[in-house]
Amino acid sequence: MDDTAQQRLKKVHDTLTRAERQLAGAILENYPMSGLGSITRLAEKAEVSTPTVVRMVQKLGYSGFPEFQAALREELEAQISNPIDKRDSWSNTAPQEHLLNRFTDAVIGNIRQTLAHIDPADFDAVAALLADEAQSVFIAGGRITHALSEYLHLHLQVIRGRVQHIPTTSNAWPHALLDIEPGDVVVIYDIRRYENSTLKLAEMAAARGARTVLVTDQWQSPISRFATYSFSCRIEAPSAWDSTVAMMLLSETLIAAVQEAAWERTRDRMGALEEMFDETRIFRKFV
Amino acid sequence: MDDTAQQRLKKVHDTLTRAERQLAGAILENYPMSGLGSITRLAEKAEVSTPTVVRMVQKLGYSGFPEFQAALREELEAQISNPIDKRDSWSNTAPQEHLLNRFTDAVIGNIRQTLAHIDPADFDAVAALLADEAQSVFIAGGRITHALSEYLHLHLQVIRGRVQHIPTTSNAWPHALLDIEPGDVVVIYDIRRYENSTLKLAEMAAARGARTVLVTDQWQSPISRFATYSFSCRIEAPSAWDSTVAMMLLSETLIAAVQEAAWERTRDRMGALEEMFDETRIFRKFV
DNA sequence: TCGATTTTGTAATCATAGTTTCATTGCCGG
DNA sequence: CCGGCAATGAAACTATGATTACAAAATCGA
Repeated sequence: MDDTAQQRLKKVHDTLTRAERQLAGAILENYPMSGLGSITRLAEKAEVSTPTVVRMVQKLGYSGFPEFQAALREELEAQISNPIDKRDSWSNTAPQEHLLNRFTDAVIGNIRQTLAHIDPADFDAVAALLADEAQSVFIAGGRITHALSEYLHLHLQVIRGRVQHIPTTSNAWPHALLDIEPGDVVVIYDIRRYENSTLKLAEMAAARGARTVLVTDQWQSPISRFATYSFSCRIEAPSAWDSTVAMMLLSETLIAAVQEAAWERTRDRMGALEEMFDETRIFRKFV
Repeated sequence: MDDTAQQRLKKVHDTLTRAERQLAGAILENYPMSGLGSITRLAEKAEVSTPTVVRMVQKLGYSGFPEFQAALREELEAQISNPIDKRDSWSNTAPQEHLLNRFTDAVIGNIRQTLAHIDPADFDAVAALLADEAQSVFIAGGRITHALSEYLHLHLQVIRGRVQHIPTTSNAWPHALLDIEPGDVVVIYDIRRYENSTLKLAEMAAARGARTVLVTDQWQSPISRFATYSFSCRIEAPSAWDSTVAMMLLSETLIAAVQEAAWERTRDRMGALEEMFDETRIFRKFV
């Protein structure tokens, strides 16, 4: 017997007494919200006594009111949660419990959570900031996030000039600070364990009047206090390491937005880049 | 001030303390369900004390926890009775056609397609290959995929020895070939436009008897003809560039699988690494 | 590094929710 | 009209939830 409370109510409806039927009616009236308050309020609303409520939920098979309420919450959660991640398995050739499926499940969850937390206005503002060639852009990453910062840098370079990459793990980064001017934009990736040098960099950049865009994890790098804009991405995964997929997604989406905002310029620069590639014969000549 | 609790949370986010932010994160994590239980359970889930919960909801402008909870219930009721804004978008604060939602849609599609095409047996075989310290591992990436190859290299380095990164865009890579011995594993990332130097590298590695693992796009790099194992990932996105999120996901899953297969060794190496970090004070001392 | 200040959790307290007991009520068959 | 039984709610009780007071810990500024 693990039906929903609603089903249980209907099933036992005939065996209920007068006051209990009255109560059942009140619950079903706006199901399941009315059941989420206190037992007292439910009793008041149904115009029965609280013991009646207890007796009835026990008839339904719950040990008591709290258990009944927990069941309601679970149902509601299932009803609300996004059907997109309800997919039973991603790789249908692999069993459900294969790492491929488990890991992907986690990552999709991360993506969903991350997107839910991003303020579109912030996102648009940052995209506009990065598209504007009036100020320079500096990009910094830590040990793990270096790959991401490099990736962002690589693409932004095509879209605009005045983009510089600062690898915080090297000791060359103080030099880069020299070039930072008030109004410039510093994009920093920082996830646990948060690096001291990165924090220092953010601090100094802020002191120089730069605007900081922070991409961090759900526990928030200490840098967030200096940051003009801050995006927190979920990074949990069934692994000894964190997953940066959500951050990668955010980065790519940002790149796409910036590119869209500065399409004229991007097209020209891409064209020039192509020509150079042709001359250097880095790429194959077909497709 | 009669915003939703969610809006209030975001609004005061900057003025919150560490524990409070942690709590806010837990509430937002599956909003609003997590707030509907008892204050104790919410505190437990957020790993803070109950007084912290009380203090924060008061900061939000509610007289106490019950009032906060009542507000949540009201919101939920309003949301449920309004089937109009049934959320099938990722960022529910952004319109469906916002780039954030469009891009994410595309990426999820990519992930789905990619996973559907991966042979779990191949995946397991490659994981086993990478976990086995009997042979050396070489990792190479192209212009765009360099970030990915670096990422894989960084993690594999912690799990095992004899891992080398070959940046194919430099002209130093022929030297790396000298070290390749029959049976060694070469992991190559190659997406369009496929680079000549990468192809050459694959060719020569094959000639030296190496086993090649190729991570490529859905159109398949010409390298696939030499590859022992080949994974093709979908990389389409509403952007002038491709999305490498699916490849990132595959890489991270591989890392997790390898780490699981070689957990004893990984744990030791991670421990040693931690010690070195402690000594060099790269990271902050807390969490 | 040290004192001041803020933040945070522990423990005590208070309030309310949930349960149980039991007397009252109403209903039915005699 | 009366005994017997089920149904119900009042009230007492218990458990848990929420709040407060305070002390420990962390952080900050000098």
